[in-house]
Order: sequence, then C-alpha cells, then structure tokens
Amino acid sequence: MEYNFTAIEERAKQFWEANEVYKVTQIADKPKYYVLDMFPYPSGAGLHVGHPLGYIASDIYARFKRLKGFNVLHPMGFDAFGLPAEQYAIKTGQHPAITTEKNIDTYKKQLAKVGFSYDWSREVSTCDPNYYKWTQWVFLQLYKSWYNKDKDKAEAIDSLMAHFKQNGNTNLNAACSDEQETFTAEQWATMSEAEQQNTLMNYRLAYQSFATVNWCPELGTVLANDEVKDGLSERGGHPVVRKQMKQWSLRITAYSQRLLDGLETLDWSLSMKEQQRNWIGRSEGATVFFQLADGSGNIEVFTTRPDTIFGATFMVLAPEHELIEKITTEAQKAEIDQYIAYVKSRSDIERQAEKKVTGAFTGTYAINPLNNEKIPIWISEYVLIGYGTGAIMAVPSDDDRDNAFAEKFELPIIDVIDKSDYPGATRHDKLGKMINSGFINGMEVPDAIKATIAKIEEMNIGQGKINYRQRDAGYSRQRYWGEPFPIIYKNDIPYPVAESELPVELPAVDSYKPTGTGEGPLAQNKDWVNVADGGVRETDTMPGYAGSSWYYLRYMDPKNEEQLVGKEALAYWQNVDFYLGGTEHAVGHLLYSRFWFKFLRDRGFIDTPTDEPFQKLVNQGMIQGRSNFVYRVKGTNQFVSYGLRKKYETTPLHVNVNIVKNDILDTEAFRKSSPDYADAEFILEENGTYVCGWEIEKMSKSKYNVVNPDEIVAEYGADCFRMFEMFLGPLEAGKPWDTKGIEGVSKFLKRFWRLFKISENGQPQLSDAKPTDAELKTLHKTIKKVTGDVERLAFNTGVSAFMVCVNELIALKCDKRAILEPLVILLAPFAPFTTEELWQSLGNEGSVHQTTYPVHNEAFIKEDSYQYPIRIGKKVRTKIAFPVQATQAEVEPAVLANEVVAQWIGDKPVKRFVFVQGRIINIVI
RNA sequence: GCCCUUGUAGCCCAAUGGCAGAGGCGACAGUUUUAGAAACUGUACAGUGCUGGUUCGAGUCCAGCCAAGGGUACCA
Repeated sequence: MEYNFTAIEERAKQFWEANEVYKVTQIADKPKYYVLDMFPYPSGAGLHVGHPLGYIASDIYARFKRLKGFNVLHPMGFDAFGLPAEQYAIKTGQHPAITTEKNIDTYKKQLAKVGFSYDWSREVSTCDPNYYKWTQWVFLQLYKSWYNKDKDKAEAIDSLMAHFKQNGNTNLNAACSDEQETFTAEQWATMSEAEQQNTLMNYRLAYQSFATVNWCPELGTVLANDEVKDGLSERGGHPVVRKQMKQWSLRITAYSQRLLDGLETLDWSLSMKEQQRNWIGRSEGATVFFQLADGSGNIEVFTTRPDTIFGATFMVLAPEHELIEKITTEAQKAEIDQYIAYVKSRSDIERQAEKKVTGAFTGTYAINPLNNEKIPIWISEYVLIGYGTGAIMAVPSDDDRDNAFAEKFELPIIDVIDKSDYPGATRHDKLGKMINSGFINGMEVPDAIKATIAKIEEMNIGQGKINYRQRDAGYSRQRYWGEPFPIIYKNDIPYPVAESELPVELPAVDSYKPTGTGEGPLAQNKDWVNVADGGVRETDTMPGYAGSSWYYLRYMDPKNEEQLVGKEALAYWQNVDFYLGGTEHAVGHLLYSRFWFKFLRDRGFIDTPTDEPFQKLVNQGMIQGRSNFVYRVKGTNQFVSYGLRKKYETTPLHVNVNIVKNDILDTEAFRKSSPDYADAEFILEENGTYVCGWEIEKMSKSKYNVVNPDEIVAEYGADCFRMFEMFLGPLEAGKPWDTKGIEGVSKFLKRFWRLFKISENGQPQLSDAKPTDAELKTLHKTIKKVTGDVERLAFNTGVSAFMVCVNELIALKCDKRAILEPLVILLAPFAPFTTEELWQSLGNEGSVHQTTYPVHNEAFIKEDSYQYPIRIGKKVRTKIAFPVQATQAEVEPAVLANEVVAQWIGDKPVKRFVFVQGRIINIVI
C-alpha cells in the first residue's frame, strides 16, 4: 500500500483524541519533566514555517522523555493581550476579544496539523478573566510588599509600617525611591493619610510615581525601555519621546543583584546570560560630592574611576538636571536656555544618529575636593539624566567623551595616568601608574581606586557605590487591550481593590482610540470608572509582560480558583526543566519572569527548591526567508534573467517565491500575478528559462518570501514537515528556509514505509526470522546515535541517522519484525503520525507514544578488529587491521614490519610511535 | 565602538584533538519507461575565511585579522 499521509494523519488524530493520549496528570511514582515553549501572541497573519521550529524541537524532546519513563508536562497557551488586536479594533471597530479568539482558533488549527503532544486541557490565555484575575492578584501582592535589603528579600508592607511607627525610616535598609526624605516615628504619626500613603508608595514594589517615560504619541501610550529600539517603538516603529507622567512601575531594581547572581546557576546560552548582564549593567565605583565654589550647595556624581579625580578639570550636568536653573548665572542664562531648547528639539533618534559635541557653560564653578581647584560646570546632552546621578566629573585625559568635549571648548587637560608600562593600553583600560595626583602618585590604578574611595569616605564627601544601569520597569499602558489595574482612587490616593473582588473585568468601551490626553480608552466608560462611594478606577492597563511573567506556573494547575497555583501541583512540577523560545525575549520576558518568581517565593506564595523558574533555556534560531528577484530593465516592462542582467540597467524586484521553483520563474504565473505584469516580456537564458536572483532575508509578507506550513503539510505530510524543519540545521542556528530540500526527507519517509511491505488490506508482510548480525548492528547503532542526538538536541543529525539506517536496511533487504518494530518507537518522537499507524498495523495495543523507548546493546555494535590508519608524516599511508583490544606492545612490531610502512620510514629513525587504541597510529620520523 | 555566535563541496549541513564526509539538495551518467514523473544504480565536486602558535597530530584549542548574523551603546 502506498504511503498516504493524509489518511494516516486523520486516523492518528482521532485515536489520540479518543484515548486522551496527551492528557497529563500528576503521577507520584514517576519523575516529572516540564518542557515549555514560549507561548505565542496569536497574530492575524497566522503561522509561517519559522514559528513551529521550536515547537517541533520541544515536542520531539517531550515525546522522547515520555517514552523514557518521565511524566511530562508539555502545555501550550496564548499571550493574548496586545497592541495589534487593539489597533485592528481601532480600524474596524471589532472588539479585540473577538479577533483574538478567532486568531487563537486559527493558531490551534494550524498547530493541530503539525501533530504536537500538547495537553490542551491545560491551555491558558492571558486575556481570560479567570487567568488575569491572578495577574491582578500578583500586582496587588507587589503593591503590598517592600524590599528589605538587610534580609535581601521582599516582605509584607505591614512590617514596614510597624518599623515606621517605631523608628520612622531611620535604621531602615530598604529599596526606595530616591526622593524619599528621612522622618522620625513622631513625624510618621502626625502625617496625614495622604502623606503616609505617599511615603509608603516610595517603598512599594509596585508603585506610582511621576516619572520620565517613553511616550509614543502615535500609539498613544507609554512603553517600557525594552519595548523601545533606537528611539522607535518596537511594535510599529513609531517615534518615542520622553515625557513626564504619573505612572505605575515595578521596583525590579531591588532585585538587580539577585537577578545577576542567579545567572551563574542557570543552564542558558552564554549570549543570553550576557545580554541580561549588560541590561542590568552593574558597575562598581563611587559617588562623590563636589561643593559649589560659592558654598551654596553641592553636586553629586557617580564615577567608576575615582582614581582619576585629580584630572577632573570640569563638571558636566545632564540638560534635564534640576540644579541647572539654580546655578546658572545671569550672564549665561540666555546661552543655557538656548541650549536646553536645542536639546529638547532633538529626538532620541537624532541624538543617536549624529553624535555632535555640544554643550553650554552655566557660569558657575565647583571645587575639586581633592586638589581644591576651581572647575567650571557645563551642561551637555552626552550626560544622561537617567544614569547615575545625571552629573559627572569630567576627566578629559582619561575619557574619550570628556576629551572631545574639552578639546572643542578649550578646557584644561591634566594627565593623571602614566601608561608607559603598558604598551597598547587605551583610556578604557584600568592600567597604569598615577601621576599629577597628590597622595596617590605612583600607585597602580586598582590600588589608587581603593585608596581614593577610602579617602573620600574618610573626608565624608562620598562613598564606594555599586550602580546599575537597569531602571525600574514602567507598568502603565494607556491602552484598552490589557489587564485593568485593581486600583481605585479616593481623594487622589490609590487604594487596592479587595482580593475577593478580583478579577476587575475589562469593560466595554465606545472607542479603542487613545484619547491623546494621556488617558487610556477605559477613561471614556464613566459607568465603570466611577464606583459607588465616590472612588475612581485606574484607567491605565497593564503591559504585555504582566500576563507572560507567570504563565508557566498556571499550566501546573490551570483550573485552580483558590490560588494562582496549588501547593500540591507546585510541589510536584516545581519549575520548568527545559524552556525553548526566541532570543528576542532576553531582557524583557525572561528578566521579568525571574523577578516575579523570586518575589513570589520571597513572600511565601510559592515554595520551590530553587529561586529560578527556567533551569535550562535554549533559543531556537530564526528561520529566514529566501527571497527571489526578477530584474526589470529600467523604463520598460522587460525582465531580464539573472545571468544576463549585467548587460542592462535593471531594478531588482521581489517576486513571490511560490511561483518560483529551483530559482526558475514560472513566467505564465508571473504574468497572471499582477495586471502590471500581464504583458511582461522576458529576456531568457540560453536554455530558455528565466532564472531568478535570490537573497536571504527576514521572512515577511512585503518580501513575498513567506511559506505557510499548512501548504507544506498538505503537500508532504506533517511528519515530513516536522523532520524537514529539524533537518535544516542545528536548532540554535539561524537558517534560511528553502523548500527544495524537503524532497530528501519525503523520500526517506516513503522508503521507511516501504520497508514494512504493507499490503492492500493494511497488513505489514514482515518476517519473524532471527535478524542477522548486520541487521542488528544497524538497529543498535541507530538507537545509540539517535538517543544521543535527541539528548543533546542535535535533531538534524538524528534525522540523518534515520536516513542512514533506512539506506542500510534497504541494502540488506531487511524485513524482520525484530528490527523494524523498535525503529518505529525510535522514530515516534520525530514522526508521530506515521509511527502510530505502523505501530498499530503491527498489531500492538495502545499508542506508540505510550510505550517504552528501545535501549541499544553495545555487543551488537562492537567490532572484533579495527582498521588502524597508519599515519607517517602528514598523511595516512596505509591501513592495518588489529584486534580492538590489542595494545601498543602487540601492535608496534607488526606495524614497523609492514612493507608499506617500512618503505615510508626508509632508513630514518622512528622518533616516536603514537598509538591511540581504536583510533589511529602515528609514526613520527 | 563593545559583547555574543558563525565561517567546511554549487547549496544546506556532519565530523569526543585522530583517515575531512555521515546525510540531504542540486548536477551529470545509466537501468526502467512510448515519453515524462517516480523508483533504483553509479559519478564528479572542498582540504575547512586569512595569518601565526600549541601538539606526535588542528576543521576542532590559543592569539591576531577578515566577513556574515544577532545583541547593545554618549552608561561616566
């Protein structure tokens, strides 16, 4: 019987569903294994062939682990809140809930075609009120918590209030907003309700503040730092400007050090950890106060190079620095105002695109505290208000930017480091001996740093400090399609909604458009906004990362109405053993999830052995598109083939890859593809074909290089699609999709099928005879190779091992059940449909996916003798067979006596005889 | 600029420091066929981006450079 994958897939799907083959329950006596895919945002465009790559890999792994005896949790869900649905709603008036549901449905249908072993009864969707109830609940817990730095963990806000009552905020080591002033217990007691709440707000882990935010006018919302790339919004590419707004934020900076330290324990790729480290951006240095020359105040700076302080010949403030107004002299006021206006006129993109040296002098001086020199105070856009203290001591001799600034504005430069002992060292290297630097003269840089910090601490003008680049995470979005905040304002003071009233459901609105005033669409619905006792609801919604920061916990216990995850379920599943997803979430999702996990654990809401949610993380590479081009002769409707294009002046145009086969254009289809091309003429190659150019690019609609998995599955079958995706290359590497290679995998599956000699009535015609040594060797070699490959996620070489195996068995004319049946199980994780059909046609009860994985027997693989390559000089000269267990002493005389060997050695003395058992013999002469 | 990853046949990719090739695509030749397709058999094609180093032995380890992809950036 022919290999009919469509019928096979239908039967398998029905069988799996009827028998709940992928249903997961907790089984106490089986070891657990949690395989997780990053859940997708269900976009309207559906899946392209790039999306399932990771899902297929994790599915193979999950199926493998199941066959190996693990109880595997392998769920799927949807990150369903988000901007595209809302923007579609603005355009069409359709409620995002409806389009989202439709898109989820499309995704699930597409996923079903590929044959994943998800337990859909555990599906979660972040926009489901039963789910976001718990997202809101976590927010409330963050709101009701503060970070105790002494204990290095989050605590309930009650303990903070008790401390305030007793001691005010003295003797308190807490993560706190910068602007918080000290107060006593008495002061706390006399504070008004509003003052007390404002004070507490400076300590809460979810807090509201008046902050400079990334405001995107086009989207009408605020964005988090990681949602802004190059001054443009990540979604949509709209300009982003800085704006002061009242915003909710999460105090993730309280966890910076723990997020950094935790990386050490994780089995993640180096680059992933590095990205998180860079994002957190820890730097060690010192803060130092510089007095103003007139004694009217001081300026605090952060520096990583306190050793260079004797070379600080001027100071620079960020243009947004609050002191500027106060210290600017009358004479310089006009210049400073003009400069600030100039800076404001420049967008982030302009600032980054052209880095001009610009600045203005305030007219005021400060005193360098270590050499008592009077130094001018400038302002410049190269100093950022958001980093450190927004002010620097400028050391032009040891910093490139300060140097450029000093040269342009003719400010003094004092060399403070003699690098002559370190040839090739640059300003960035912390190397050299101090000069012109008073008490640290002659010290090496690292010693000078320590000595200077000690000195400024002794002088009481500063201290050693660790600074983090990471900012608190903005948590407000002026959008509709997100989780509403469980917050009600009374007299402008925010109060949490009672936990018993969760979820605060998203109400209907008339329009999804941003209001433009900075308020989100929810503000329009007055019935919802105004609550009974005069309170007003928060009208912002939560950001995309809210729902995705904890979804992996919900899969463990998706229906629990009492808790976000039940104790028993958590105790069994603990955390994710293997997480697979794209690198694009390196600093967003993965950082927030780690933060939430640590927080929930600190507060005792979850109890797990470690405080990291994702032990092993693998990033699948991006599948790129392979675009095809036609070359239009300029000013004509003539198209010239690739090989001849240089003879003309041409414009390359993208052409739909679906009408190109092996780079040869279907010219008729091309003419039909657009009215513009209806009467196109072609200048062809000598053999009469039109050859297209090609390029590897991102897969996207606009490049006409999108390949839909549904079509591939329809044409080649799901198993072929799965195996081909894996065969493309190493999982983690980026690689282009090129459909033409798929024939090889398709042939393999047909050849594998044919081995079973399925008759017209569906019965395999196999022999029960004893297998030969050669057949056993092929089987056991393949088991060993494939098992190892799956374990190290080398699915591409695994597929190829199956190909080798089938080629060998065909050559051996093997039709033995004892050989072929174990292979069906071995192949099951890769080709779940075909193997299910074969397994059952072989007369087995139940699913092939619930049986036991075969184990290889080394005895069948072992050879008695080995052909040793004999290497003399740089090359292999001959091969001689020896028993595998032969030792050097036994082998050496025989080798030297060999005719060919003797000829190569001639009369030269043998300097060395290298014998590597089972590998090689190398004779050095 | 800095950080990470990757450079092997026309193409995609293999190769615990040990004979550069497992597999696939494509090409070519043949068997089969009225022809094509499919299937089968066979053939050709690189010395591993470049320059050094370590080693008995380097595609693999180390240093520098070049190229591509990704990340990040006036971060003091």
